[in-house]
Amino acid sequence: MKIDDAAARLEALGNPTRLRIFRALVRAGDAGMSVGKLQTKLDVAASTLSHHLKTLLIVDLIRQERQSTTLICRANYDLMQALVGFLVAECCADSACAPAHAKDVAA
Amino acid sequence: MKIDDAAARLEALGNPTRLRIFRALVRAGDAGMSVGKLQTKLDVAASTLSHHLKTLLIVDLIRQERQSTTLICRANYDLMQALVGFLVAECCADSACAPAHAKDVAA
DNA sequence: GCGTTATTTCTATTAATCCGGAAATACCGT
DNA sequence: ACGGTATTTCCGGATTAATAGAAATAACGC
Repeated sequence: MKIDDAAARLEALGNPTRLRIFRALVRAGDAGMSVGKLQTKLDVAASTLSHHLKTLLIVDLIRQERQSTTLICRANYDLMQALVGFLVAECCADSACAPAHAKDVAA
Repeated sequence: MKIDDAAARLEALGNPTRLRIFRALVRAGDAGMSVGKLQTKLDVAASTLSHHLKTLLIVDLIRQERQSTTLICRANYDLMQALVGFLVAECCADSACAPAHAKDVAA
């Protein structure tokens, strides 16, 4: 992952509302969650929610799939893991940050 | 870590310049890097750099220590790991995201 | 105390973000 | 085609972020 892409994704996750959206989707697992349910759950205006979803979509942190009238949103786990991996890799690239740290993440 | 704190930290890392600053510090390891060297390395105006350092300081992602006239900056590895852990923990809290993913991070 | 180097605060400008109401669009069942 | 539900786009306003030049502060050696 290029550093500017990583920054864009971190920025996308760096808004409290968007992080809540993303967390909700992550917790929803493979079933995902509809836009409408997200709106109810997070109590945010529909247009605002739509804006946030778009920015998450642009950086590919979430995906959407239509099921008739409703749109199901899902977190892109693999990309999230790649993003985490980017940070961890940078961490241990050159120096001191003990390998033990990386192991803790897995635990 | 509270979700709003996580969001604030992700936002801090979500600016390209700040992410470069942070990466440089991470790679510098325990030796850290002076503000002046960061400025040379990243080619950014001193005042701009200072602002970015302040926002990283506020969320505690970096620390500073004076060595006579120069300020040495260091990345806060533990907090970065905690932030990564926050994302990973949310990921595998309720559902499908396979445990194998978390293991990949350590590899 | 003075000069020098290192770094921050002040100040201003420009640009981007966040938000939400209202209108528009998408999709489906009938 | 129509009606209804779901979601997005359009628009505007308020807020906040990014950048950097210039002035101020900090810390030291002399």
